[in-house]
Amino acid sequence: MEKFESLDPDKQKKILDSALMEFAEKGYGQASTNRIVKQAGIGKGMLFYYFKNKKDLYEYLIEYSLNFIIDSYLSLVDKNEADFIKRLKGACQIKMKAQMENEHVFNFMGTVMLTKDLDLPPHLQKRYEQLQQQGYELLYEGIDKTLFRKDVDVDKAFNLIRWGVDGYQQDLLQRLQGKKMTELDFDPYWDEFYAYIEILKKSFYTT
Amino acid sequence: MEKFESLDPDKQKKILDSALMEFAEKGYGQASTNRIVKQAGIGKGMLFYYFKNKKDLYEYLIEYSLNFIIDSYLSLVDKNEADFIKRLKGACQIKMKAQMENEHVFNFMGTVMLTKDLDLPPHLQKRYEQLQQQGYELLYEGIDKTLFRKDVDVDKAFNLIRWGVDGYQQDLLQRLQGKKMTELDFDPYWDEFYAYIEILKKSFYTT
DNA sequence: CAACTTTCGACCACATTGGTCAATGAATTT
DNA sequence: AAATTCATTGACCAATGTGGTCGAAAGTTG
Repeated sequence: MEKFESLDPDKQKKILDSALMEFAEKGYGQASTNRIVKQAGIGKGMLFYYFKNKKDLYEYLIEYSLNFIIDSYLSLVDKNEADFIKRLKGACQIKMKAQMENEHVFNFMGTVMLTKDLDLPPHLQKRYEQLQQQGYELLYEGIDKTLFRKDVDVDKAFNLIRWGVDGYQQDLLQRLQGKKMTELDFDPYWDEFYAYIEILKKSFYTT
Repeated sequence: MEKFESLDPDKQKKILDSALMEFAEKGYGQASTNRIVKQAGIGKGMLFYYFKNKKDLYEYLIEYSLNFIIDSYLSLVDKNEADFIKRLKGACQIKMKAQMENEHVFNFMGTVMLTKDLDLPPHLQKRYEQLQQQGYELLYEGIDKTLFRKDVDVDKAFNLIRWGVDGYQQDLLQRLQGKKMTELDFDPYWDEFYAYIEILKKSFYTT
């Protein structure tokens, strides 16, 4: 492991990316170390020189991803912002920035969360639950409910706003499929996004 | 193929379900005929007695699913209903009924649509595009746009409503994970759903 | 009985799996 | 320069799994 971490960062990144992608799209069981090394452009031996086996690599990736997501996303969201929509908006910006910096981590964590085809060692399990906890707080802690219209159930409005934001993200991802994230001007998409945000405000907040 | 279709319907269903599930969660390439026959409770030989090979089976499933989805869902939606929300509500009811009748078809078609790891023979390709076309019309054809608030972009409102409905469905599916679809009272969930619908109406329609 | 249809699972050649290791080249130390 | 350590490779391994076949048994029909 120290072996791996004292490696040329570019090579590290290439290996991490390759492994993250493989595990993300095949899950732990069906992921192939052969494909990982091929994609990473290293010999088979090196992978098992850096990590003692497949599971070790997988757990390293989880720890790495947890750290990244918490440090570059969750912990940066302003939880003193009591306006739900504003907080969500801020969170999206931060998340997007993090995603540009490290494209595959979120995909990987996504499939880890919903396939869980391997039980984690306790210390990772703990950090993983921490992440879920932080994700929950991000959405529900310290929100000013008086901003919402009086004539709709606040929790339902919550969800509709959430689903709206998620839906847009999902839709955008689909439309941008294949495009290179770099060399791409996001401004028009941000504008579009803000337009949706305004509609949500207009629809679910008191006027 | 005629062999398969002149089979005891219960056995047919068991084989279809098994295959639909396997392909749905592994995709064409990673799906295993061994697992399919085991899950279906038949000998290996039978699968290749009914279908000449894996691809043949896969294409049969696609045709079967296309037929089912069109006949028991898309073609039943009332496209004369000009009220977007009402139409969507009706569509959900019909879809749910269809889904109860044939749990795995929609999952299967879902992964087929977004993985497309095999190109279809022309006649299936054509029917497949037909399906997409009908899905599109279901949402966008003959909608009365005057029902929407004047101060929001109609297309964006469209999408937000769609994402809301999809979001609820997704959320419900998660909450009901593991529960047996049969022996389950859906009424409270329908009520909840209608409550969301009412909120959407209140938020995006003219008052 | 014979003729025919279903059904099975052992079996095939082949591909892929996670993981090893002897060999080799590159640095570094002596 | 020699010796030692480190980094790197890919051929190789046993094990497992692949799609697909086939001979034989079991059922069915006449």
